[in-house]
Amino acid sequence: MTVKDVCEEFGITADTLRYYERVGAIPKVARTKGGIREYDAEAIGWVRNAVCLRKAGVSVEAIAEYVRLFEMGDETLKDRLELLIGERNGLKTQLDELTAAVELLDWKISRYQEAVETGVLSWEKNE
Amino acid sequence: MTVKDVCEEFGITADTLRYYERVGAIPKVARTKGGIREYDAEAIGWVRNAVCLRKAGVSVEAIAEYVRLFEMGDETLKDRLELLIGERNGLKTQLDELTAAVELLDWKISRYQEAVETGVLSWEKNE
DNA sequence: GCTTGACTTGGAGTCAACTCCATGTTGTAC
DNA sequence: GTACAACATGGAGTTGACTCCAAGTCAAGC
Repeated sequence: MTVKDVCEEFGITADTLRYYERVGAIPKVARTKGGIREYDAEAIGWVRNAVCLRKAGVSVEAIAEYVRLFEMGDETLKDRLELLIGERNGLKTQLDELTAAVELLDWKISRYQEAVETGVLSWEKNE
Repeated sequence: MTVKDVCEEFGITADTLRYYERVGAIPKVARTKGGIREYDAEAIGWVRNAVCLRKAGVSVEAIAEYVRLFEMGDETLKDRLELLIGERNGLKTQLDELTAAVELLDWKISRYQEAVETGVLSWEKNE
């Protein structure tokens, strides 16, 4: 697969894809003789990994650190495990905060729907 | 309540608190004669709102827009409702992406725990 | 073999959201 | 009444994550 194919598949730009490679969030991608990137299944797996984690807010730096450890081989298994646990815990916290915000918005929305439909404001202040 | 109290309460810096006010993510805060900010219950409600939404990733700009509409009065009820619904939908999407990432990490973590405990790598590639 | 669109690199630019700084003021404790 | 921490302002600086650009190379169609 080419850069364009991968970008379309994951909904990112070519610049972003190359940026991920440049900073190590995905390993160096194999090239054709002419120097054109050629993504095989494994490379695409790495892109999927990076895109999935980035969408959840994991930093490019943390993703790159995982890739770096991965490439160092089996002696970094424990380090990788710790890294993953740390990131997972961060995401769990983020999930709680996100859920709280959705609840806040849902509550406000229900009040506003009332207000818009009935013309009556059934609450005070800004809550 | 003073700047310091509010910061401690919400775990943000004084600079951030003043920044939120400056860009309108919270309304202008009342001052003492000497010009010192004094947060009453309502002001604190606005800070809570801003902090909660920011933690979930809602942009400062969107929060400020809500505040702006709020201060324009009842004629903006519908606009505010639409704004809230848009933001809520964005957060729901974000929640899905976050959940997917947590699942990915949980799966990897379970594999790594196996590998670290047994010394056996029970999977191929980078998955 | 020429056009054309997609690709290459290195480096600079942009944007949101802080974060820091200089310089001065306020107000509580002694 | 003086020391000192916390406050004020305006503006500059930083950070992370892209995003754009210039100048050139590659390759599929005609």
